[in-house]
Amino acid sequence: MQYAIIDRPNLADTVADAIREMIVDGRLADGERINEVQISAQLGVSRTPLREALNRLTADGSLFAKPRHGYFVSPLTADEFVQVYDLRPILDPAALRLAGPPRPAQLDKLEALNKKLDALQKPERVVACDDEWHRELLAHCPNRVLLDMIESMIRRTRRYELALMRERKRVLNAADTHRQIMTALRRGDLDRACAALERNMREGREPILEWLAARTKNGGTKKDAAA
Amino acid sequence: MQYAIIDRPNLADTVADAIREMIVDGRLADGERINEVQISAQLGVSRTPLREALNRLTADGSLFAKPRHGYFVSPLTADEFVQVYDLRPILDPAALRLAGPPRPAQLDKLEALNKKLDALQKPERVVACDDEWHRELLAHCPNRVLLDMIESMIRRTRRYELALMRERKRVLNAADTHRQIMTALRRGDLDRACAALERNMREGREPILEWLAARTKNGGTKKDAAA
DNA sequence: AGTTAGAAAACTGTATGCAGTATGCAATAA
DNA sequence: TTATTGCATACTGCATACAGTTTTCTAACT
Repeated sequence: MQYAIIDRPNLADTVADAIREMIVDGRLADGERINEVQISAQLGVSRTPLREALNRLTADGSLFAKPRHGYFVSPLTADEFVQVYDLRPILDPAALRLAGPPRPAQLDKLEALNKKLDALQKPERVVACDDEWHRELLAHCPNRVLLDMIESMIRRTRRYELALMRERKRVLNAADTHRQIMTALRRGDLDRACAALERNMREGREPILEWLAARTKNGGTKKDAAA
Repeated sequence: MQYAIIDRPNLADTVADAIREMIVDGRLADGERINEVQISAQLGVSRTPLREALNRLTADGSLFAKPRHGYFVSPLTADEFVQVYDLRPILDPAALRLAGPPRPAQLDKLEALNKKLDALQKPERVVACDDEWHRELLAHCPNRVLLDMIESMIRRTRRYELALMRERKRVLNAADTHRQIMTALRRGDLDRACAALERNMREGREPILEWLAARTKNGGTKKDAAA
């Protein structure tokens, strides 16, 4: 049997990534309706792979669909954010416990990522690096399903984090808490590591909540998603 | 603005349900490749809505896709089952804690469902009723995202539970553990309720694992899913 | 018999067309 | 001026057609 060396992705995969980009960087605004004809023309593909992509983005919560009305960019709401973000203090420590004691090489990688995190300035880079740090922290957790779940939570909150950091800069200062986690891990003190991890999550949460509260008082979203 | 009174689902939704059925009741076997032309003809729809449905089923793990080769029914593996099932002792108690103290009406409903569960015979009914009981238990959890996650875990393990119960009958005897949970809840003893809930999950796990182990020794799946 | 090359068939990925539904606008009535 | 009805337009849902790829079949060759 011949193995497929490269699994060249389908058009729909590429399109999905493109749309995700458009959402996180604001080219498709919060609450906006997706015009299939327009977007497909803009991307130079037909509606078929576009719709396949929209479908996937709906599955991961980036969009929602109203039958016969179309797809809409999910609005940023404090509700959704809180619910998603509150899960990570449950999921991440669970994954950390399952991962077992950290390997030295892993701790080195974490250290390096954390240094980088401290130095970075651009919001996209900061968020990406922070996410990378957390992925590395949990990399050896044997439960792939749990890791997938965490990954999807990360994707789902990225829009919020980016949106905030574009307005106020450098709010996220996770490097210190990360260091506490690493110290605890080095000592083999899993409980303390988990506690620090939970603190880390909570710290990321508050400034975004404040921003969301201030935001809805002024502008609000483009179109409310009445069910 | 005119509200949509009825949200008549799209064809793809209906098709997705149909395929899910075909998977859980074995008409589409474990590991089998989906022939789009054949299935779409069989269901009397075109490939377009069928593919949309397949896409959704891929998102929830019922199927997986190999680009340019097609969609395949995800095989039943002990690995996947363990990983999914092990998450519920993490997720369900968390949701239960968030739900707050139970309302009397809710306890009545749980009691009724549990009675029904004891009486039922047909595997489909037993599993559905057990799932319903758990949904009711967590119904008042305010974190919808968490509930969605649990729901997807339920869907993902249903195939395993059904497959087992069709061979050996009446292995699942959850009613007693359910009662322990309810008793603890009535007393307001959340810790004990959560402990019992965890036990409940573990009890469901073991017989299926044994069955899976015995199964792979004999038959195995139709086609292995080499990456 | 077993292997390999090539052609044919089958199937997936993508584009396009058409029908039915929603939406916005203009004309009419109050 | 405001509300309402009818119509034109735009868009989504679905079907179908086509192109490129994979799989299967066949047959020659070792």
